[in-house]
Amino acid sequence: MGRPPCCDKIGVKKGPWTPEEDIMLVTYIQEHGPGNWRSVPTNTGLLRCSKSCRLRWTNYLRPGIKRGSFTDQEEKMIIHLQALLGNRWAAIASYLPQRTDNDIKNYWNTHLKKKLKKLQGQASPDDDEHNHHQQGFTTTSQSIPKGQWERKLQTDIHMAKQALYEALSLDNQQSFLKETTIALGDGDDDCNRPPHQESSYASSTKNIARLLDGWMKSSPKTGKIKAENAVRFTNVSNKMAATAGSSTSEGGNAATPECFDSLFSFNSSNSDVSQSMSADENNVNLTPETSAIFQEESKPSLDSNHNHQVPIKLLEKWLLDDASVQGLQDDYLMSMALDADALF
DNA sequence: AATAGATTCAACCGCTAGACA
DNA sequence: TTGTCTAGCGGTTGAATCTAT
Repeated sequence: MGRPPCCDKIGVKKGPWTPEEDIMLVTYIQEHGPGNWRSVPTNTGLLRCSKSCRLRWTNYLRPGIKRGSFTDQEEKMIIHLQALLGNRWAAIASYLPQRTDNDIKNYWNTHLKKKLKKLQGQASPDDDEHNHHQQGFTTTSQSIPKGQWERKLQTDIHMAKQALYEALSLDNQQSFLKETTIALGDGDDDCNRPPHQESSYASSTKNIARLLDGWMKSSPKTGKIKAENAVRFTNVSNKMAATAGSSTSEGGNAATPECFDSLFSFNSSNSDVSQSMSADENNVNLTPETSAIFQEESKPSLDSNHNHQVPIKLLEKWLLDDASVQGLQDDYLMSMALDADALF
């Protein structure tokens, strides 16, 4: 039996998204909000399957996505969370609010595996995860007698806790806070960052801007249409920028990167990303649906009051017992906008 | 400057869980 | 209870880009 793949239909486009498509999708979502992806292709006229639209939105266009280099802290978090949770990238991503699971997965596969390999010596890349688990935490080998299995499991749990604790008790808390502040747009912009942080916050608009930039240059043929779309997109972007905050007021030029920068950029005055996108305070032109997007949809853990609770609860059981005894870094957790109440 | 090999990452595929009729 | 549909997840792929020679 089995359902046919959603993208098997003839005429469904695959491959990289064009700026035009991005604009269509963003425009549609701005007006209608995400969700009901099935209807998106028909309503937008996009020759993409619903799945592709959803992925494009969640992995690339969605507001609040942090792109570029991972910080040391993020790296640590990923390593330890991977050890703790395994390849549950979505779960891991919920602890790194501005990263997508896809990004984390890619980063793990391309950077961290190698790094761990280096650190661990001669293990082959394919064995890295296994080794990582084995070295970091004892594994439940089949050879372990049943009686010992539970003790081993307890050891694993303990070590997992330890690992998380280590990950959380950052040796450089300040730098994390600093980076967090930067990442959240504390009046700084990309230009002022060290090279390795060069794209801390390449917002989705930046991505689109980048695409558009090349796009406008590359094919003059369709310039008129492109320009129209760009203008249309700019209108949308201005709306959304207004929603995002007031720090991006200079964006007035249609189809300029600066303008697009403002689309999803985050207001420096708000330490919480989701706040800056919140419809409550800043909403000017958004539809109710769209307002809801940025509060709820953009990414589960963007909302410190609600969305951290779920992942935190996953760890709650692990940590609850002796976190307080160990003096788990409440401050750090707070700084991550984790809901302390959910923890303790 | 040209080429090959390595790396990166956006996008796709297939599977599963949950909602719903 | 069963079947269908959708959203979401993790694994994989391959084009684009980078780096070394």
